[in-house]
Amino acid sequence: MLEAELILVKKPMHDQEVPVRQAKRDPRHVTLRDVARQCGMSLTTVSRALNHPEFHKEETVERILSVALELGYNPAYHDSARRLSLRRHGIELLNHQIALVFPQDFAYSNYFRLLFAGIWDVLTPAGFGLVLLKSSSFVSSQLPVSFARGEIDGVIMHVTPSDWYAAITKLREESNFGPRPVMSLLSNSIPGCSSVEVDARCHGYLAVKHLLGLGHRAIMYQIKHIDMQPLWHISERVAGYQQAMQEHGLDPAIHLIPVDIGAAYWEIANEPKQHHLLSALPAVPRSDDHPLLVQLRRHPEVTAVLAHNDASAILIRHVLDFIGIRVPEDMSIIGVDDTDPMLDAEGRNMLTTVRLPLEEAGRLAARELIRQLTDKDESQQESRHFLPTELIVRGSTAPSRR
Amino acid sequence: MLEAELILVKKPMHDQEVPVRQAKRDPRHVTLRDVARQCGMSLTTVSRALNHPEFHKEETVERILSVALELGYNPAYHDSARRLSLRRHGIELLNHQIALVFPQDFAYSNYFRLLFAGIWDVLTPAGFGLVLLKSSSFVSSQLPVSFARGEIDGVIMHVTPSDWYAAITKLREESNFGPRPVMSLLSNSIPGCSSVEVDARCHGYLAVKHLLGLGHRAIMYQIKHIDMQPLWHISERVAGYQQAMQEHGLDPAIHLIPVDIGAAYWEIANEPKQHHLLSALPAVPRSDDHPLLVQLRRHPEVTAVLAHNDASAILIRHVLDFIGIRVPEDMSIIGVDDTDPMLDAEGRNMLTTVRLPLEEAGRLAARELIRQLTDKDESQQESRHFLPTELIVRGSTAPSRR
DNA sequence: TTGTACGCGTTATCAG
DNA sequence: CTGATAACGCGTACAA
Repeated sequence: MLEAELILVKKPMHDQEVPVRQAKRDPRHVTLRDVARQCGMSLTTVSRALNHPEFHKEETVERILSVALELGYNPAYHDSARRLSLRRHGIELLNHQIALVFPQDFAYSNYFRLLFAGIWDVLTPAGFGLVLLKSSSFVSSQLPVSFARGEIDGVIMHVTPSDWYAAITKLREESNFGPRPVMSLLSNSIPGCSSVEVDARCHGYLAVKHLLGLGHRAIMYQIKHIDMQPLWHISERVAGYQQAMQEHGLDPAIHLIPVDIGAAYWEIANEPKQHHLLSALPAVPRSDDHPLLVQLRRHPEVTAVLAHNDASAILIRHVLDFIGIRVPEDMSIIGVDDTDPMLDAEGRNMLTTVRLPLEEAGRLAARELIRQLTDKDESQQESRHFLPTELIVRGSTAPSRR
Repeated sequence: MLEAELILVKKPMHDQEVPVRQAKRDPRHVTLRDVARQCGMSLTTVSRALNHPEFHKEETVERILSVALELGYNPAYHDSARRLSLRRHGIELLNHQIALVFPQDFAYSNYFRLLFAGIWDVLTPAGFGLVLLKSSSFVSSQLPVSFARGEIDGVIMHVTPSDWYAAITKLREESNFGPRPVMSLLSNSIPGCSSVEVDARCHGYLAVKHLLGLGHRAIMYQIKHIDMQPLWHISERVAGYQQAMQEHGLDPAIHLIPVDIGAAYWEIANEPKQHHLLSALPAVPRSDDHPLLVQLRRHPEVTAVLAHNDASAILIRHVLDFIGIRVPEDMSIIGVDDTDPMLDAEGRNMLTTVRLPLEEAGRLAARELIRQLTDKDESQQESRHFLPTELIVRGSTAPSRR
């Protein structure tokens, strides 16, 4: 109670002094000419002193600078004039504005918020604004006007295999965006674009190797996204599974069992919309004939499941709970991403998973984009970066009973 | 396996045809003059036909429009020229750019992502770009250049009681932002700004009334944020608690017990950074002398706890687990926000909570801002909107045993 | 209904 | 080292 009242009292009381919106904006803005007049110098000199001080006496520059400051000259305000003038000489200024294209309402998924956090982390301190775009509308409808206005300096995008071609074509065809840099972030590698990628083959390899080391011999893996989105890089990942198997002298065709657990088989709990996609998705299998259960009955030798990502892993565990299979005692589960926690009884994350360096990937993409925008020489260079992944062993995997 | 290979094959093979970045941009841009020449008309006519078609014969307008289209005239590209020209007559164009000021790395909290989702939902289809700003740096350091350039049309912000004054002063003092509209979203009501608010008194009232109806008579409530941020509107909320008590003929001074569960008392599990603030915060009380436990020992009559928000509710539940107090059998818990699930054994959300219409609030703020930016007449009008809250009863509250 | 003329504020060029 | 000048492309008074 004390605390509460203290805060109430602290509330500022200067309602009167708050600068309120005025009816009219100050119509008189300081221009370079004003500064020149005040200095008794020519307009040209002032402009040059500000942009290329090396051509002038230090004394002159200082003088001009101080007058400009005193008069409150604000070059940013006259940006349009500068741009117009510069255009004559074929010079385009940076707008410090980046477009971010994400495939879904990113605010609902940990995966994208982490990517975003990394990007933001770099872009914002560097003075770049961010324009967020949904890739679905990006591909299907007109590009936002900002592109036509040439306000977008570059793009960071995360596109599906089916979308990337349409997206890049649209971008390159907008004459006012045309040749500017595009970064593909954890998605396809696109001709003419830079990219930040992870080795999907490695995910699979690491996960299976871990399971084999624990004595597991029959492993099930997920081949459909819960939300029916295409699974990115699934073939690379499967190649990784197979490689690990073969290194152990096992035949992937026998020891790897695919399972489809698409959306059709789930009954999403009837919660307010804001819960549907949050990390702890409340969902239960529709019934006893959920394909996961069917497959498990058909392959009783299976002791481990490779989920496509953490969210899937969590759902799969719910299904197992449903029929009394315990994790990790009866069945091991591995996720991918390290974005969503699978909670144990103490509220701790027990999910063994392949960690993707998402924030770092976002940061790298942003840094690389800024570099291309800034470095005069290298701006034509596309770059490709590969980030390592790491297996995080927690409690959802255990030695096989068999 | 089949699926996987199918997707691989589907990958587009047109690497050759992809429009790649060209070395030089096309230097020749179509101007109004080009259009005029092609039409055999004057520059003025063309300009006016495009901006004020009502002054011209329909025939003329059509002709000009078609020529402009044919030549590929792009007005957006010549934005700076238009702005420069318009400025002479004191006209400022919209930039279709809104700044969003949030108090922390919003990507980590469900609360802010829901607000954001609502805002985005409205702003993006309307063609507005979003610049995201952290309020800490917003208050402490220089405003981003975009403000000085006059590129920001308006601001939506969520500020703490201690920050709002500094924030609004800074904004109003930037002559190039000056009088433009500012929306306060679920934070303070600020003089000269519009706001979207919820009635905090109502939160408290609803929650306590529900508990009293279940027979609870001694109720504990949280007076410090886990992360030591100030608690917004705590006094209003407490007023709500008290009102409900009094309506039941109970003395708040006796039946309401405050408890401080600030950060000092928690040991955040040593997880990779990306987990620290995710919805299911893995945290345990530092020891047996956690203030919550101390207070519970001192007040054995307490049968219910009012958490400040859902995240706190979840933490509090962990503490109770720690000493074997079951929810809701031994103790009822109520959260606020309806943003984070408290999971039961089946993975369903069991948290009774006061639901804040966050997405709706975001949408409303965005819509209102656009209205002010667009409506010529009303642009000087500040607005205040109040949104209703709703008690969502789930499983974390039950009749009192006592 | 249409055309003429001017200036928005800056910058690079070129001549001193 | 400094100054005069000519655009950049547009939109609007004003005159016709």
